[in-house]
Amino acid sequence: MSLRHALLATLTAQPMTGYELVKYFDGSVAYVWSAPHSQIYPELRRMERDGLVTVEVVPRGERAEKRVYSINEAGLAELQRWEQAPIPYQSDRDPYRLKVAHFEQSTYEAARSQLEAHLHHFTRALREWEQILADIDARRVSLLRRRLGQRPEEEHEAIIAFRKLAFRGEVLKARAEIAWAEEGLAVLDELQAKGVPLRGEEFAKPAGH
Amino acid sequence: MSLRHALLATLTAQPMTGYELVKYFDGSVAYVWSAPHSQIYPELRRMERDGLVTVEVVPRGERAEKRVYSINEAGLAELQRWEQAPIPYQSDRDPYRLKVAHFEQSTYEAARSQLEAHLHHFTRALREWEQILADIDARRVSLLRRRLGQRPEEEHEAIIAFRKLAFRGEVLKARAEIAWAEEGLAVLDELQAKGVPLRGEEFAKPAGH
DNA sequence: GTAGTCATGTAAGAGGTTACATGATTAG
DNA sequence: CTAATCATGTAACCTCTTACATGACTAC
Repeated sequence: MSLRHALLATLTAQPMTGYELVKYFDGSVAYVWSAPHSQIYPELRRMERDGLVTVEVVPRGERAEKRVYSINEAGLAELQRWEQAPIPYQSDRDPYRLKVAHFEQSTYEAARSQLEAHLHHFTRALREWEQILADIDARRVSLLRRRLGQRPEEEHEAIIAFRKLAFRGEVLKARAEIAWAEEGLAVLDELQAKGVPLRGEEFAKPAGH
Repeated sequence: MSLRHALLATLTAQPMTGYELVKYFDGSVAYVWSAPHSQIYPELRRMERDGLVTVEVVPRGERAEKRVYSINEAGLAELQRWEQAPIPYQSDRDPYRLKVAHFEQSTYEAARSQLEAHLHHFTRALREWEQILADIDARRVSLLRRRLGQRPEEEHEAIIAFRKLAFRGEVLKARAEIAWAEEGLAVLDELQAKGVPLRGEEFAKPAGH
């Protein structure tokens, strides 16, 4: 139930509409958690039903309305309960590892292409996470500024430190994935230089001789 | 549809029953992919229906039977097609990052406890992955030996190299997570030494003053 | 007027978790 | 005889993805 807690945590900064929350969770640079609007709107309704958020229906123009959600005491208690409960570890599935483990069924070209995409993805991600770290340091993140404005000065250092720590984790992970992809490309180069055949090459050229 | 391809890839080593596949995918040390038997049995039936595997029903004792699955040509073609198709990247959700990002809602004790669990989990995982790497090098993995026995000598080097590369990725990832958890624990120590308050402390002791 | 943004939903389906359920075989 | 292992399923539920759907407001 992490989506619920991601929403609650975001609402501690300020009351927001579903639409505003969607923008935070839907963006290409999703902040720590991502979700499409088809997940967010129903979840907000369920949170309302469960008494974790309070809704204010605000008119917008002549005919339209919007629903502004605020976290309430029960919601804050639930967020803190979740924060203090241990999250159990279970094996996660990584389709990239699975694919690489059986690259002998692929071709050098396709294998290289996948690893290059991996490299590209995490290189880009690394730049983004590092930019976010810099933005946090410079207090350029508007939601963070609003959150700080709500809390006493003495808590600010912790809020900043934990937000940075989370992105720092993504930075370390991105660097590990980059190093891995580079190792993988080196492995491919070496095998190909030795002339080691891959089984996928046959399939790749069904019209070949 | 990675489960399907994980099953197909495993079956390239040798024909197996659902039960044997369950053991490979259900173990605490799941090899690159994991799945419970409730997922594996129905998927094998679907793969049979789709003509990717061939089944031999073998009697077992007097009354019982078992179903031995073999990958066939269509299955191998599908595996190779999947291997050569790019897997798109999408943002993944990490509940540990989310939790850490909002540690100010927790307590020093609970926060430390989560990071220690993180450290413990990935330290253990690291040992396991390194053990597997050593086992592969020493050809102590029975399924791998059988797989090699099926393929010409010239392909062996690639099969070994890719299997190791996959686990090497897990090793690098585990090291990154360990480094992150250690950084996190250091952050907690520093904040606590400075007396920075966390908001969860109030909630943690509702009977307190 | 019209394009872009604001705003909020529903529905089908895939994939995964947990629990329920059953029964034969084998080793002690 | 009894416990462990072999063997194979189903069902309910949750999460997430993708697609379908609608309409008001605002700036040009």
